[in-house]
Amino acid sequence: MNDKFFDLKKEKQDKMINAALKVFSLCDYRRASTDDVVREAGISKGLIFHYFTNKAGLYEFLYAYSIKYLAIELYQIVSINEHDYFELIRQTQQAHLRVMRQYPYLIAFLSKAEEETDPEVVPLIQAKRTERKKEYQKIFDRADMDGWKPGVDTEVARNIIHFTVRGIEDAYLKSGEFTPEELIERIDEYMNFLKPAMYQ
Amino acid sequence: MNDKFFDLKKEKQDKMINAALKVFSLCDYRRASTDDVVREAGISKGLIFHYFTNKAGLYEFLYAYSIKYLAIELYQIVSINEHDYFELIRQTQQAHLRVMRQYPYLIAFLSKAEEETDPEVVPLIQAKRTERKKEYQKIFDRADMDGWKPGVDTEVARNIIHFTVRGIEDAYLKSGEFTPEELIERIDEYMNFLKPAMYQ
Amino acid sequence: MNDKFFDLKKEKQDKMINAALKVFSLCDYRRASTDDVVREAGISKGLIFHYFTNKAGLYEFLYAYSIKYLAIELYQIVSINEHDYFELIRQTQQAHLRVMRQYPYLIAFLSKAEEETDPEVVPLIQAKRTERKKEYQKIFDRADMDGWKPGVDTEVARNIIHFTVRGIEDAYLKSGEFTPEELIERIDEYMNFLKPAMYQ
Amino acid sequence: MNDKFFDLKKEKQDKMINAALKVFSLCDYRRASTDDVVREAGISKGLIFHYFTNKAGLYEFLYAYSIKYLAIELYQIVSINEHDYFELIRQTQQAHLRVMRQYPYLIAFLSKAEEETDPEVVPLIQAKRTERKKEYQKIFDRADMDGWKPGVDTEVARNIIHFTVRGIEDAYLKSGEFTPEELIERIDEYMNFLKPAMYQ
DNA sequence: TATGAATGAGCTTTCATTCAT
DNA sequence: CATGAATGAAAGCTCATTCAT
Repeated sequence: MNDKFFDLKKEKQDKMINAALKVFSLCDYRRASTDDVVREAGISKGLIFHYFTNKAGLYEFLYAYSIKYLAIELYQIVSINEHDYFELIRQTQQAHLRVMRQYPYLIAFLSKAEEETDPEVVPLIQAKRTERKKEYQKIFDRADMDGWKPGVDTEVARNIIHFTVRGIEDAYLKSGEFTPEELIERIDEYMNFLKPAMYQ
Repeated sequence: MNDKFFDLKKEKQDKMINAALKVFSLCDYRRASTDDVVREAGISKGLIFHYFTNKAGLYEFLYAYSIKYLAIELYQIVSINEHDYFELIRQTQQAHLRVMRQYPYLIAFLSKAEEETDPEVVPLIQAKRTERKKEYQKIFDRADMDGWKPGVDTEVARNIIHFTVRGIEDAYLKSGEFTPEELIERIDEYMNFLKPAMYQ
Repeated sequence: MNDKFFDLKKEKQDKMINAALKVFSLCDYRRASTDDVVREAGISKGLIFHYFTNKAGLYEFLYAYSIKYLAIELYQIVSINEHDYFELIRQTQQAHLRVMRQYPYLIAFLSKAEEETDPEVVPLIQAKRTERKKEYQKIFDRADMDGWKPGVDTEVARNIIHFTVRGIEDAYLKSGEFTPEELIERIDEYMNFLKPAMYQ
Repeated sequence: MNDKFFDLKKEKQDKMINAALKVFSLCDYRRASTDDVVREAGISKGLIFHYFTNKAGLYEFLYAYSIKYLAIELYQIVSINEHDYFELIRQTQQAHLRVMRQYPYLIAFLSKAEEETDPEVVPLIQAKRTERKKEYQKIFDRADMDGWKPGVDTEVARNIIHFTVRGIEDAYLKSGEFTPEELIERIDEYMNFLKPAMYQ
């Protein structure tokens, strides 16, 4: 990408970023059209190629920008001293909520990007995908299992929690029927169901 | 579609079906190319249009065929007298396993098709999608909650179970690193974890 | 073409000829589809290629057959001793009428073929087109101008007559609203209008 | 269509219009290929679709443009005070002549378009076809029959005149052997032949 | 820097033609 | 002979990308 993008007014940068996040979160990479991005952002066709070389470059930039932005929020919101697993889930969701307030489509975009299989872009985001996963692992590695039932298979337990969170998020992203705040509330409800299965 | 397709040798029918299932399960509708289907099936370009009119027609046929085939297996494997929720999950997975032996990509295709949003095909499969959902509901409606902890929120519990099954399946479909049999085993393991949370 | 075509039962020959005449008289060469011919004739796809090599071959045969058939009728109906121009026109139309009774689309086909510009078939029928024109010239060369106004430009007069006949025929072929008999009557009416302009 | 077409330099617009008129006047709608138009106009494949959406859109535009352009010339050349039938014919032909100087294939295109039966485009031009016919009727309705022989069947007389004009035009459009000026002259000659048949 | 007209490779679809049965 | 399933070249159309202004 062309670093001069960052010399643009923050406002214009965000207009382009939000437009692209929206388009790429609603359609997969291939179907998303640069025309749509351009129309949504209210800029000219050439500009996107001026700053991002090509569609794949735009996608790559968006992915990198998104996980970086999310990482910052996670860093600020998720307490370094929190060791309770469910509380970490909660704080993670709070971070998502804040991200969505600035970039409404960022979380949806990342979720869609995880599924992306297009050989044109997978290589461009693969490394960052791993990085992102590690970021989350780092957070949840802080968790101790104090107070958990002995003999609970931690791996299995964690996966169930994450599958559940993802399931709820997916339903949210697809339906668009409820607000980010309701999403958080819903996740809470499910976590409260799962807690007794883990805790003594 | 052209019903003469069914006059072809079963072998050739399946070669075409398997090729199309594979291509459509790896790529979404728009990105999936008829060239790929044709190459994978080892047939000529025109043939697919001869039998299925157009790409959307092929997709529509595949979806209808898939849920019908799956329904037959479900009907045969899932016992009408089974009322235990986890056992029903188990039998459902057994049916999936059998389907995958004949059509390795069928389950993955259906999973992908659930996410499909392309306006060219959504109308063609929407009705069947609903039908399919009902089919599953009918199965799990048989379940009684005998022996479940009183006060368990059934809706939440069921969703957690399904999110977990889906999470495992997704990981399976994406990685391709393990066999259908291992998938079943894995699901069993997770279900065994969840059972104590539901049962008294 | 394959001369064995003529070994077929006359009935089957005519079924194929009539089907092809119909299709080629309704659509121009390129747009006319062999599938339509085959469906209309109730024969199999391969047969048409067996007897006529390809679509152009079928067209070439049809044209040659049509002008030959028409020539025979002209020869029988148009009197060798008739020297009155308008009477020759009349007899020519009578011949057309008889042709249409056996092959309803033959005249329309020839009319359409005159307009055909497709480089794939024009070379195949060009010679016969000229031949056909000569055939008509031969008929009208018999006409003497006895009784015509002196000083009438014969060339111009003849052309006006022919443009008029063609104009009426075209309207007939396009509308399909009146019968071949009415066509003849209509032409008579116009010829009666023109006669005083030519005759003393 | 995309109205930005009209923002192009007049020269380029006309290059595209003339190319398309030529291709569509030589071949009917179906057989005319966008590749030919593009080659003839010296532009790229995509451009034609950028401005006219699709082949049918190009055809529709061409027809509308052609009759509008012709109507303007007719309005300017054909005198509102002229009531002599043959003089109106003459002036109409003068208008055609002027049109052909700017767009050599426009008259031929309209002539071909009158015959077009392709269901893909007929609905797009039908209304304009009727409009065009009315335009001509309006012109010839001005004609009085002053000085015509009493008892002349006006309908028949007019049709003969028009069949003759059309016959000469057709020959002109097909042969390409003579100039528009010669066409006018030829029509004059034929009209002079017909006048005595109508006038006292 | 910003624009948007222009490009052309790539994909879907059609249909004359072939060929195994 | 007759069939019709199978072929593949050709045509319409899309859209990422370029480039003159």
